Amino acid sequence: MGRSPCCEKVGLKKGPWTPEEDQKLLAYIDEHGHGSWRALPGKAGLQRCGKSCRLRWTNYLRPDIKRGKFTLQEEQTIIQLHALLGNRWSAIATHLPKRTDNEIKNYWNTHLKKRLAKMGIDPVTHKPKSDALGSVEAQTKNLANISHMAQWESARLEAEARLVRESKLRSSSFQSLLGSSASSASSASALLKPPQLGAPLCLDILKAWEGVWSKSTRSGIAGIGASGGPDIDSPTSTLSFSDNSLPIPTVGFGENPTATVEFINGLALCKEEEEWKGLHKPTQWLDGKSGIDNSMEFSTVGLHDVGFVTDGPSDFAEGYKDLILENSDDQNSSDGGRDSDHAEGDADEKNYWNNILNLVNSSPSSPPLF
DNA sequence: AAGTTGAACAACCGCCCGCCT
DNA sequence: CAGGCGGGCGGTTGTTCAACT
Repeated sequence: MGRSPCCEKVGLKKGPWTPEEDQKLLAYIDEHGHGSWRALPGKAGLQRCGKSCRLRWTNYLRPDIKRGKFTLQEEQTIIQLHALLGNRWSAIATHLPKRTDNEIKNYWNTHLKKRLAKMGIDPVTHKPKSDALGSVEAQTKNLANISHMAQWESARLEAEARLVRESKLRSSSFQSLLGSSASSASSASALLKPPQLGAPLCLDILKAWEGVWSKSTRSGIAGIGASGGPDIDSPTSTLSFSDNSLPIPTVGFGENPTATVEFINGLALCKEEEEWKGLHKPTQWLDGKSGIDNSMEFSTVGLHDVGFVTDGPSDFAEGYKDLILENSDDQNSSDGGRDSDHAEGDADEKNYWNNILNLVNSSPSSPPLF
């Protein structure tokens, strides 16, 4: 249908924001909430389009943004999630509290992507560039398994992201509502802070997963239903890779009601079944200590059902690690005479990747191969 | 010191989707 | 149901600055 531009482009300022503009935007939002972004620039006295204001706010000025260097843990999370989700930065961002999708995207493009490439790993597929998986049969099997895994993870993370988005939406509309009637700036500014969704709302899925994994490996995967958590049929047991209509599993969110996940032509669609009522409580989806969410076990069991981790979780990741290290060795040897600084750098890099791959190792989700 | 190159980051652009009328 | 609007998302470009020649 072709839409009109979000604002009249003529006469509007572009480019870097000045401190004065930031101040105006901050002051306005602090007092009134953002309300309609399109109307905001006029009301706030800014010669910018609403979209620009929104981006400036969400990517830079928002009070709940953490800036500065990414920690090792954050990097690990990004790499793992990117392997699962691809370039879905907003979904990835939901797992990195206080980081914006834009920041993560930039960090990926300028740092992580290059580093992976340097290590001989395709940053798009997370596959070693010289595919060392071996036989066609093995590759086909892995592809099928991974594709299934991807669907599961995609669905789960999508559902999480959706809930986070929704909670943000609710908080902001609540703000707007109050912004119009609030008499004091302080009360409005208190409302500006998003509801404390627990630390963080969607919790660290990777840690949780790790917890589930170690627990299930300790007690024996086959005994999950019998010994530990609820006995759930694995959705994957009925999985057919030639069929697009996959079983409809349920994704639980702690105290929250469930979201239904449908797979349609390989895309995961999530439907909430009930309103989310736990917005103001610290809510955890998965907690390695207090309980294991069913969907987690779904995933874990599912992976075994399709034979992905039948030989234990470490085999593939070991191979992956070896491959990377080998690759790195190759680079060393092919480089000829490299000085000791480089050697030290390589050692650091190996440690770095060991860290990441060890983490990968402990998670059934990890083989990042699609 | 001046020019060049490349890394890092901020911001923009175009497309898409959901909601509303 | 179609069209318009607000907003989100991912890709890309622009800007700045430090390192290098």
